[in-house]
Amino acid sequence: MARRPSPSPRAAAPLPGRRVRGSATGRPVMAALDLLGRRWTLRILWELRAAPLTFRALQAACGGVSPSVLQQRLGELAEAGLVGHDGGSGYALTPLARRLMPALLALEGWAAEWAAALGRPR
Amino acid sequence: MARRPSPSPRAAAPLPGRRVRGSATGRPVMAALDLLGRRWTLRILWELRAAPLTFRALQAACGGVSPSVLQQRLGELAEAGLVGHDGGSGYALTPLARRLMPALLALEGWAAEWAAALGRPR
DNA sequence: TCCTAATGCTACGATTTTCGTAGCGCAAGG
DNA sequence: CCTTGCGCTACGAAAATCGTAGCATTAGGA
Repeated sequence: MARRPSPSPRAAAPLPGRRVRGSATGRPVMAALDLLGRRWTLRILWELRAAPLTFRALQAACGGVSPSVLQQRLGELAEAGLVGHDGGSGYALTPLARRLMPALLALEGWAAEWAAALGRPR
Repeated sequence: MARRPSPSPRAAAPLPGRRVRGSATGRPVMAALDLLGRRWTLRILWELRAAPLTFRALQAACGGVSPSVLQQRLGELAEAGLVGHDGGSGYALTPLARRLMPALLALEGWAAEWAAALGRPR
């Protein structure tokens, strides 16, 4: 692992884009649905579920997402308090994010049913 | 309600776009994560959870999404066997999609925790 | 020390997706 | 007939995403 988060004066570069335009009108579910309904967000949380990953490992696990998008999503997730930069071991889920795991596990179970139903409607 | 799915001879216009480019490499979870990780997909399923909705009602419930996007998402969801066109009463969740509800409910519960944690770290 | 390899992350143009609005054909109500 | 509301599509503009190249930095070895 190289490049620890030493006091490099970067940051402050919010990356192009960044808008809210979310549909989060009121209830917290909406906000969650909006945050998780962005591309790669769910996938990132899923890949991080077992162990922390470095930036590049995470990128590889997600099938080679563009580093710019990964960086943006990671920033959003960090701002939402779902991932942290566990110095040295890369990015990791926060306890709060870990409490989302039951839902993701339920999703995994459902996905199996779904695949079975989809592969055998004939 | 007007406009029942009578034998109108148009259709056959699959709408521009439509690509797969998904990250679904292997496991069914990936495919689910990919499908649900598109904008509005989760929201659509959520809004449909209680009762069927007409196209326009669904559009309004989703904060006025573009009808083109809504149409595309609805098509993808229909192709995935998650929503159906329950003639007369609009779009409705299939039994398969209804089995996804526990996961969404878990998500809702988590969202409450999340909002509480986010709104009170100060 | 100098070199190599690997890391986190950014820039930038190209491609794809999403948005916003206007509008068609149709069915029901008056 | 005329109005209203519906499902849905077209199309140009805006935004998100992709893909690749590359910088700066660090660790390890020769």
